[in-house]
Amino acid sequence: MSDDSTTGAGRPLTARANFLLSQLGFHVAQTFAARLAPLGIAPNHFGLLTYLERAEGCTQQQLADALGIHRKVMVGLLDDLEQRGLVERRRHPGDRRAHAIHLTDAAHHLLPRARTVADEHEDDLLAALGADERADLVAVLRRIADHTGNPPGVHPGLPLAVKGNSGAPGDAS
Amino acid sequence: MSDDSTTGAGRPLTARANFLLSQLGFHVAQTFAARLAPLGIAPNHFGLLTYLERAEGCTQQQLADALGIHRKVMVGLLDDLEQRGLVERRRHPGDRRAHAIHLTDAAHHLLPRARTVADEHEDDLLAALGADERADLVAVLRRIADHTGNPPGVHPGLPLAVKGNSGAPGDAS
DNA sequence: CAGTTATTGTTACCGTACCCGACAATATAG
DNA sequence: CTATATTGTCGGGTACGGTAACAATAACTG
Repeated sequence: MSDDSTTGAGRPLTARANFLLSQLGFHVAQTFAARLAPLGIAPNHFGLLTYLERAEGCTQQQLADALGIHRKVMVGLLDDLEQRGLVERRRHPGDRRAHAIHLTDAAHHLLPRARTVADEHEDDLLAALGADERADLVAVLRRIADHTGNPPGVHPGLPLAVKGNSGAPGDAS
Repeated sequence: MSDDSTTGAGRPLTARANFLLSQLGFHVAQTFAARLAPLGIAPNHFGLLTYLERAEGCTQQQLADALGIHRKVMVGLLDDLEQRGLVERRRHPGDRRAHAIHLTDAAHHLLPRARTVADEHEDDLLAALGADERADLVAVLRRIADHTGNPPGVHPGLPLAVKGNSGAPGDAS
């Protein structure tokens, strides 16, 4: 089975790490977005809020630079979060043209819940693996990600907004 | 750095398997599409051609069903491949309403090159890993993918067409 | 055999998301 | 004071995904 040039077909595509990674990555992003939807945020919002926890008061440009996205996208993300009452655009003390982004109390209350959702999602995703295998997988994935040369922060290209959600999701419960 | 509940920030997002998988999956799909672009096809085209190698002559509905996508998407994919002279829509011997999809000689010549590109891409992606680690990673990923319940075939949601490529790419170099 | 239903492939439409450049407001340099 | 750069924002053009509808043909029913 090492050589199948006669059949012409190579590996069945489920034995390729690149295919598996792409497929799993898509699935993971989709399911995580679905799980995060009841909280009213998308994965990229979660990443932004998580980063803001340690960089409160910085400007939008700094945020966009840190997360590796364009400032234009940051405008849209902050618009969403501001509309949901999770961040505030205050006046920057040093630069009157820049905004100082701050988390609201609602964000501080929401973030632990979002982290719980992420933990549950990860736990469900890796249900077939033992604790040692999970740690090894994370280590290997991090090595691969580190080898790509990309910054370790939030990755670009995460629209992944759940559709069919016209109104405000019922967070009244 | 194991516990920082005082700061409120959980794991730095690069220690979560779900985040790493999503980030890596996106990166892998992007780089693979970029590598495949000089051949004039996208990753989903490659998957379709690969499946067609073993299912030549079947209908579009069977293809769409096997790859887990809608028939409409299959129309567009086959349009692309037919325009590039890689597949042919012949008359189905049994059903006059269905088409029998066949690979052309150009496709048979292109597929080994595409497989080489995939091999090189995978090899470059896993450059930081040894042979044993690669096999373990593939096995673990396959277990996770198998646990999701999705069909093992081609995964949905792969637009990933390289932009800015209006004309035929110059592979003369 | 006539009629009805289901299936195949295709087209058109619409809403959405992304990418591009351009613009007002402000800070900094000369 | 003037000129240039930076920050944040806005609009247009383009491509993609998904839904509904349609002609052509097969399968089923009486």
